[in-house]
Amino acid sequence: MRSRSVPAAVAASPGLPVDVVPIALSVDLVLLTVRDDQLCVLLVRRGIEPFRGRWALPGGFVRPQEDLAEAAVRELAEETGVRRRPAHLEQLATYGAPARDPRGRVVTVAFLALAPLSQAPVAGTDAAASRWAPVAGAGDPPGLAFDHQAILGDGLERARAKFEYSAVATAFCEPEFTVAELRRIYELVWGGRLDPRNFHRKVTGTAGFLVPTGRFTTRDGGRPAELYRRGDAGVLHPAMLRPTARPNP
Amino acid sequence: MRSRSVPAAVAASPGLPVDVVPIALSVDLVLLTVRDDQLCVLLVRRGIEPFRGRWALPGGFVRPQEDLAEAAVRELAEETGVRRRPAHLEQLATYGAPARDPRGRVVTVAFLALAPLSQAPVAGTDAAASRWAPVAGAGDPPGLAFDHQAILGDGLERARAKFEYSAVATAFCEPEFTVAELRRIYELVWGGRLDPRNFHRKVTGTAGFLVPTGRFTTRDGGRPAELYRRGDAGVLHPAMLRPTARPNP
DNA sequence: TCCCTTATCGTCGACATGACGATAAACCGG
DNA sequence: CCGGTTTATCGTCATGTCGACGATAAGGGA
Repeated sequence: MRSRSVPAAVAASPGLPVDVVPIALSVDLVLLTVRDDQLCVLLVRRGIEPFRGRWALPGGFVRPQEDLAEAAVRELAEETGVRRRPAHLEQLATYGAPARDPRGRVVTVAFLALAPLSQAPVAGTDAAASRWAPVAGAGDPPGLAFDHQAILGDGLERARAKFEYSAVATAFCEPEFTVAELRRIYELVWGGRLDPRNFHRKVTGTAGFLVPTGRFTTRDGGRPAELYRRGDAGVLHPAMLRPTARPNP
Repeated sequence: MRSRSVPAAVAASPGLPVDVVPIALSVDLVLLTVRDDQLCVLLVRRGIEPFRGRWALPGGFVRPQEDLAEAAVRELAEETGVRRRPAHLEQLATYGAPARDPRGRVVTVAFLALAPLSQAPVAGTDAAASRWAPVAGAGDPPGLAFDHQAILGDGLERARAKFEYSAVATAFCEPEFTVAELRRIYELVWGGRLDPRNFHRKVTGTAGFLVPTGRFTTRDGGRPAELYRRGDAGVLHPAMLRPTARPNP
């Protein structure tokens, strides 16, 4: 049952059993940012078959001596000109359905990245084009290439869930930001409104979430708001639950 | 920068660019169960180099037409005789450090599985040996093969975290179980004691967590305890936080 | 029967939360 | 200069959950 006459020439490596079938491994990125008061995802237009001309998540094949996260950052730079490491980068999941790529067996490791727009201005070099697409309606009529629509959905759900119990939302913010700006991020990611007073109480009352700078700004109009920086808190105790996630009443 | 003289003979597939370097892809399992009042992980002893004789997580290479979860279940059956699909199976993470396998580039997709002992009795057929190792001190002096110690650690942390906001703990239980048995599971996974009265209030008060059967048992001694089945609740609202996860005081 | 063990129910105070009122401090148009 | 608008921030209050722990129920064993 084990050996199934795979030519030794395609064995992945001399040290491995000859019946090990090599697989192409790629990385794909769900890079999110906030732009024009909308949650946006970075897409690239495919310049080659398959799915030529369709929009897809940025990504590419892993090189022989490259770690996975490293490959993700490199592809991001190559395809979009985004050079700086995103403020937040984490592995999302690995997608390996046998038929997900018509060219052959390609398994992809998806990453979720969050960055403020200023860190990711977008200037593609490799792909035919790249753009920020509002996540509502990303890849609308034809859908994204491959299974990227599903990957995007999983990435969004991961981001929404992580907003509840962690402080990653600050990854979307500039170094200094107001409570209202952070609240707007939450509202865009979760969809819906949050009470400004309760939100303010929560984020300023959670140790390590925000660090006050003592300086103020009026860039949002109205009374001057204090500027904060990210704190060092990774997780929130207790969590901030999204209003929609209330199955009881 | 792109093509780096990789022989076309090793291209992963005819349809892919010739500079795509094929990689060996494996799956590994962190299969947990509760046995003799201990949280245990299934380990197999390696029969071949590298790490011959060392304990490792069960796993193996992905076949050409096989989905990832499918490969995980198959390897579990082949290596340990565990035929039934575990009560809970989820993707954990993918590990791809370039030097994690001395034989060459092998990337592994790790899965986390939970099962009651009755579903996974262990009777190895392929590996030299397999056993249930208490997670406290699994692979003690030499450590596990490859980076499996780190994978096990990540799996345990994932399980601990998931116990807080989901009902997966019932995956360790027989079809019918008492509140005390479920509480013991939590105590073993989290390490530490839980108040029986508060735990009872929490799990019986959370809609969809437990379904009472109306029948009772005295197998734990003392006053008869009601038997329950798993409910259909996937997530818990609000979460049940582990006592140690309290950074405030 | 007394005691021991475990199950289950209740009570109480601390605390987080949602709803929402009130005040503060900038801006703008007149 | 002044009132109106906008946004920020602080408070209040009812509700719900949680941790600590007392009390009672219902078996088994000596």
